Amino acid sequence: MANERARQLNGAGIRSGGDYILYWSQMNRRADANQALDFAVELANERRLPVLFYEGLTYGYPYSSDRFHTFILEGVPETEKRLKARGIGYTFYLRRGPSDANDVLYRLAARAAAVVTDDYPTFIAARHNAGVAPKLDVAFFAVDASCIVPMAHFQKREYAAYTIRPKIHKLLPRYLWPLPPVEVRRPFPRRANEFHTHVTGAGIGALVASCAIDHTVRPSASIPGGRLAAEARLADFVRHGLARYAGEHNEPSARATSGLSPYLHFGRISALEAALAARACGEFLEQLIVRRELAFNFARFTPRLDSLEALPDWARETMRRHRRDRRSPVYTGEQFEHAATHDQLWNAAQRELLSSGVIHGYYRMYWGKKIIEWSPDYEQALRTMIYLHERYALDGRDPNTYTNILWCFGLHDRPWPERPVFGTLRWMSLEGMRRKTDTEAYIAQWRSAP
DNA sequence: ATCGGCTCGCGCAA
DNA sequence: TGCGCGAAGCCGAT
Repeated sequence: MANERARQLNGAGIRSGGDYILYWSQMNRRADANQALDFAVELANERRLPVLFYEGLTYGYPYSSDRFHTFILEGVPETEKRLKARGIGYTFYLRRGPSDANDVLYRLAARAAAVVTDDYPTFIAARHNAGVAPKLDVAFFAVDASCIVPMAHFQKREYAAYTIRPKIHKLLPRYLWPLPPVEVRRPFPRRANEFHTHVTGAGIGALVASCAIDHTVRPSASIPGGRLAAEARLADFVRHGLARYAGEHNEPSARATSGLSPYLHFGRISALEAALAARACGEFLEQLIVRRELAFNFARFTPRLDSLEALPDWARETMRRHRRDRRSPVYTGEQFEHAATHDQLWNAAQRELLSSGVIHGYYRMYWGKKIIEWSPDYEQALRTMIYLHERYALDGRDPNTYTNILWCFGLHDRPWPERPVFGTLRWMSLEGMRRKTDTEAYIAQWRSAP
């Protein structure tokens, strides 16, 4: 089957006599506007087979907590409802602790004719896919359902936004269209499924409490999970934020940003759907498509996203020259984590992260630049930023996360005048933030401890 | 309020 | 080989 978004990750063939095509949803956890699911449906239609959608959630991955579990579980009932309406089978398996089954994917794959999953460049899904491929004895396909312009269009790491932008704009007329509906020809038979964990909205609290995860990181105080919440957020943004986005996206108190990043990260909504709904605003498309797909491109061609090695030569050279510069003040990881610096704007940004699970994009740059300024060295600063994102951010562990963090160290940026600690890395100041944004309104909003 | 300079390197025009 | 220009910068001069 020819599809420019799909590639086979192993050498096995499609099994004749399989009961279904299995779609293993890792990153694009949605029933709608999902090219990976559609690929599975088309494969199934050709073979006169039904489709089974499998989505797992496990305990014990780094920083698994009530926050991430709640956000994911809140999406399960609606996914189930929409898949059922399309005639697609659904297995949601919640692995709560070591005594539960740990091989559900392989048991479901044993009866499948083929397995389809998401092609995704950050190390978690990428490592899953690489590890699973040789163990499956049926054809295993990875499909890029995350980017609007398929990642495969770019053969190398792009240097900056200005190098990828013209290429994306040239291709957009081909890709910025709603996906054609794909009809399921063979509905999945109704039968008991031994691995399915039934989830209702009212039961989520008890389910989360029963898992062996970090219960001290509380669910987001302001961002509900799920497809319905994602659609509501997009509709609200188009109605109330879009017209102001171009002028006020860097003014956090204006609330003119989309707030979609957690939903995009967990795949509850696709970038394509958001772009089509918000295409009237070019500045938003710049963020949603050019910036986001530059981040996917970076992740795809960078072996270690949690390292400073991938930075451009000028950035690494200027840090080498300034690594012994005196830092003052210097904070520990705990001081950063507990929002206990001398800077009330910085503390407010950290409290927004602790409480809601995101930081406004503009203040997040300031947040990151100051961690560089107030950490003992660059490597420690990087570790602090990654740790805080991976533990608390609902949009963490995304290609955007690592690209945004490394931007603070010069990635996709250019040199600026020399100064202590930063060398020629761009510097940001509290005065600049005060001049350009309403810092007092933001500090007041996030004043109290979460 | 607005503007140029700071500084590097990519990619295109020539 | 030369040249324009780049994710949100700052700073000093006007």
